[in-house]
Amino acid sequence: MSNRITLKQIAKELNLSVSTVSKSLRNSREISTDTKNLVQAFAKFYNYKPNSIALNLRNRKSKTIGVIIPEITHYFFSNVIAGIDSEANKKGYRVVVSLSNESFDTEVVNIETLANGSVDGFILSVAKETLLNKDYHHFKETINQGMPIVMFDRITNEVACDKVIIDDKEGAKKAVNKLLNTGCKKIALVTTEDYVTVGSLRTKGYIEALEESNIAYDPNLVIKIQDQGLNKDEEITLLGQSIVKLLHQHRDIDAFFAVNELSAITVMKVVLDLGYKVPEDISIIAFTDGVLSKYSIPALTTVSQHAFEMGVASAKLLIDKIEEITNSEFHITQTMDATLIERQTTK
Amino acid sequence: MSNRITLKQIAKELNLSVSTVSKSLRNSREISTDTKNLVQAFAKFYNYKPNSIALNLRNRKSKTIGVIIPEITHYFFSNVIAGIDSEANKKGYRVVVSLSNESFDTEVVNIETLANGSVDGFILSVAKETLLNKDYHHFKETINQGMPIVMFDRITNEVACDKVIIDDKEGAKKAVNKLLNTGCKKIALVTTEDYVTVGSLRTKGYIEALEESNIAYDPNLVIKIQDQGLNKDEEITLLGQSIVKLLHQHRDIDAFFAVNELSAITVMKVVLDLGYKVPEDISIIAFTDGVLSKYSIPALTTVSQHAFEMGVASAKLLIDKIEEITNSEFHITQTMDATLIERQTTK
DNA sequence: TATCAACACGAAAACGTGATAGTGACCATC
DNA sequence: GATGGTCACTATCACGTTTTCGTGTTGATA
Repeated sequence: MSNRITLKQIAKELNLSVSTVSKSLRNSREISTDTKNLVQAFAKFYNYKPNSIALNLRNRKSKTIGVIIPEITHYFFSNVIAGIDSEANKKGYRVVVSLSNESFDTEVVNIETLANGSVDGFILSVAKETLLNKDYHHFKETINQGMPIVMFDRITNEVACDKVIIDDKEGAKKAVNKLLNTGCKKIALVTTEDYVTVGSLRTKGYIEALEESNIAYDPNLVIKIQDQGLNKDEEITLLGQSIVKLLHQHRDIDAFFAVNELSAITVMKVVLDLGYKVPEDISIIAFTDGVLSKYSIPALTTVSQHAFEMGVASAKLLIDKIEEITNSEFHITQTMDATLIERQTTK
Repeated sequence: MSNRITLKQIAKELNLSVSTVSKSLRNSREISTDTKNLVQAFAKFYNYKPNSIALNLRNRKSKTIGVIIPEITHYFFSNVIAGIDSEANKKGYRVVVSLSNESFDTEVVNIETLANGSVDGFILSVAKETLLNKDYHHFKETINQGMPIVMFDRITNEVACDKVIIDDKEGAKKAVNKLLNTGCKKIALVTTEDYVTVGSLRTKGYIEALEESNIAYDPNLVIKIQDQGLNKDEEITLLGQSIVKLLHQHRDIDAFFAVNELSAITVMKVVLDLGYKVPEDISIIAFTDGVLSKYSIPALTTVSQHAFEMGVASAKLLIDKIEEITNSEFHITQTMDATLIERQTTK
């Protein structure tokens, strides 16, 4: 349907060969100035642009990065994409996005659909189902076929590739230490099931920070978010109930650390409903980077994941691999600092 | 770098011609069963997948949709993308995303970069700067070159193409009527500059709803959000000041209608700070679909934009045009209903 | 005047695929 | 035994580029 002009058409129109036209446009000195001027003027007039698909085929690369993420309606992920997009554009790459919706099958299909030459490499964050299944063959095959992959945030150590993570454990420690330093004595934790790597690392940080302050780790103060096929609203309702129950059993809880934003907001909602004052009675810190924390009332103190920067870093790593600036045999794991952003839910 | 196997390599390996291999894989009955089985087994073993770039070149289409949006870290837009992605995948299309960051130049560059055969059509929401400049030549040229465009949400009537919008005026009226029906008498409006079409339509709805209830429209109750190159935080601070000022001048304001989420949240923050009770003293309704509204405390009553559905509808329209199911000469504007979601900031 | 270089351009191949149009070999029919 | 048809496969082209290798013409040099 597209009626864009091609080299062939220009050649025919000007009674020249395709090669001459091509060389003229690339300003080859094999071609006389007169001819070059003529061709260039003609091309400009008809708004000639080389067909990128033909170029891709010829150069055997697509100048495109495939991004596969669990969900896009999530500030963290969309912010990572913004970072990838920014860096990719700088280097002349395009970004194609596809969503796994946390599903293993979708992830497999997506990666296979894009691995047929459509993209030069992948940046991805592993779907929950995949982490649960521990089936990473699709990643391994892709890598075996010479296509580089960079994983960010939700990674697996079973696949040899470049990775970008934040220092989840250290970030969690920063959060817990902040709570301890502001006088909190009994800190509850809201976390995910262990198979989500980031969740378990943050849990580890929580435990370590407590131990370093000689506070015994009490498993009873931990709520693990169930996700057996519930939708988000149901999950939240369930979590809310768990929080109420926990607060009834342990009336001296004076702080919550939540490994993600929505949990923290849920904590805050419940806590405020029950008549506690935040942060006077109960402090809250979330692990996240989202808008909810920034604009909630009161605004949440958080551990920032630097999503945009993660995107930039991932894109840099991938492009270096694609352009063979870095050796494809060696893989690096880049750890980014998690920084504490103090807002209104801590003293 | 990619070492994916090609038809040629299979042919060489099996001492067959490329055509035979190709036909075998496509199960042509010109080829003997033995040969077909052999080739298919070989191809499967080496995980042959046709190179999509070659196919794109041959078929002169990319099976790819280009999406250009002002920003992705915005629940509305990322939700639209999720809708587009969902529908596109169903129909065998891929989605490449690029961001204009509200900049005219970036929008132009992005559309030109993708219009060289990389995509079969565009789904886009116009950048603010473009709306301000009123320079739509890049869209018109793209359409002239036979590439279909579907605009959603932020559209312009100066470009002839399919469009998907929500009924902004009607949505605004629903919101204002809800406020009136719950006893509000003096409703303030927080809106954008008029060049943002959706903003001005919502303003119109606000005015109409008032007039239909025989309430005089008072321009003094309207705050227009300035955006002369300020960053978001500065914008919000400024807006906050305007709200405080307005409330001082008009102490009997009992409701706010805000045309976007962040403004509404800002209103709520200021109002709560000043000691008003929401919704007892002041009701608030926002025009949006975001997480902030859903999870804010109290949760905001909103007019939903049905972002996901807009994405789906846009993708359907575009694919129909690409596949020439609908005539490229005729353009339809699809209006989606805006529905009121009652939460806790209205009585 | 034969030789050679510079000049200005064209032909052809390649990237990977799939469709159209051959091409031999074999068998059956009249 | 010439004709025709089926079978199983191959050659070629086209998609739009860029690049390598020609090639014919001109003018200068020995």
